[in-house]
Amino acid sequence: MLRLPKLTDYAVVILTAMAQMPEQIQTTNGLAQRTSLPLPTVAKVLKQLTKSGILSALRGTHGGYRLSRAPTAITVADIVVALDGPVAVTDCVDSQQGHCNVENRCAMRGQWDAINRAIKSALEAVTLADMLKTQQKAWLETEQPQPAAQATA
Amino acid sequence: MLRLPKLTDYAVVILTAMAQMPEQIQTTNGLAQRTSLPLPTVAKVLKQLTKSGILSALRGTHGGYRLSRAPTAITVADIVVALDGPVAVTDCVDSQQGHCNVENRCAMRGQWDAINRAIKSALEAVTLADMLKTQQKAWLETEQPQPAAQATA
DNA sequence: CGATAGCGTACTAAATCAGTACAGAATAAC
DNA sequence: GTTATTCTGTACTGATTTAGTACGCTATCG
Repeated sequence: MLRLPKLTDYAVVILTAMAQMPEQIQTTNGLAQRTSLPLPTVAKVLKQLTKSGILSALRGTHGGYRLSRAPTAITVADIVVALDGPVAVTDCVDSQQGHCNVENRCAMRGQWDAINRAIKSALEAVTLADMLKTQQKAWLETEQPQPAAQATA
Repeated sequence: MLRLPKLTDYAVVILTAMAQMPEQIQTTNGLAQRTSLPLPTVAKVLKQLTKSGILSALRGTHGGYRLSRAPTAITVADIVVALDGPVAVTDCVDSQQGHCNVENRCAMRGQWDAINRAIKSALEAVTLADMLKTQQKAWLETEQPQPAAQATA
């Protein structure tokens, strides 16, 4: 439950791939290949991330995308907000009707807000750089059974 | 984003209503009226909550539902799990395909798990009793401008 | 000016979720 | 023991959301 939209997950995957070479300009096509994700989907995600300022786009012959900030300065919360908008578990159910028609439902907003804030904090605590580190560590452990440069296991 | 299914929200509303008289046996019908929610929907939610052990059901002429535990022992996490299953923001996208076909996607599970745990903690921190208290306080402030018995405001 | 690569919008299809219906089983009253 | 009441379970339908696709436009480089 509490499922994150798939596109958001894709965004994390794509950005992690980009973070492997943060300075490099990378094309939609190249990223689609490296992540094994369908090209149009990757394009959609990249556009969205650009609109939110996480990526910078360069058009023209040798154009492509690049991270706008360092991987340490991009949090999972940033990515989630970019794709799905602000973090809010409930919208007081029928916010379009002025105020809730259920006697004391709105009254519980206080507690929900606290929950929302806690979730947001959790998402803000993890950066792209963290994701990358975890990923590389897992890769080392899987592909190279003998740990050489890993003291802090 | 990160929207909770509507039924889960309903469940919280219904349980809060029940917590106002925790000992009382309450019928589906009565609860539907008190919450202004459609009867079949309320019935569905109550069934689900019973299956998860949050409520006890009594059949027959004077039957109905009752909280199985004290409101202080029922957390929002319990309710969410009852309605939507275990808290998991991602399911590693295509878990049905053995392991991810995207090179190093699974490698990020560590970070996602940390995020999941943080969210779960946030949900576990709030009990039905907390919800009820917040609601009653809000009600007092709205309906009765002059605070009489509120020292800890 | 032509090729490449991103931009924006709109549309279609699929999956999920909410809501409804209905037949069955248990309990209590008469 | 029959009847009324209230929960149980499953299956279906409709609506909403989300994912995916298509296509025409704009910008940059050679």
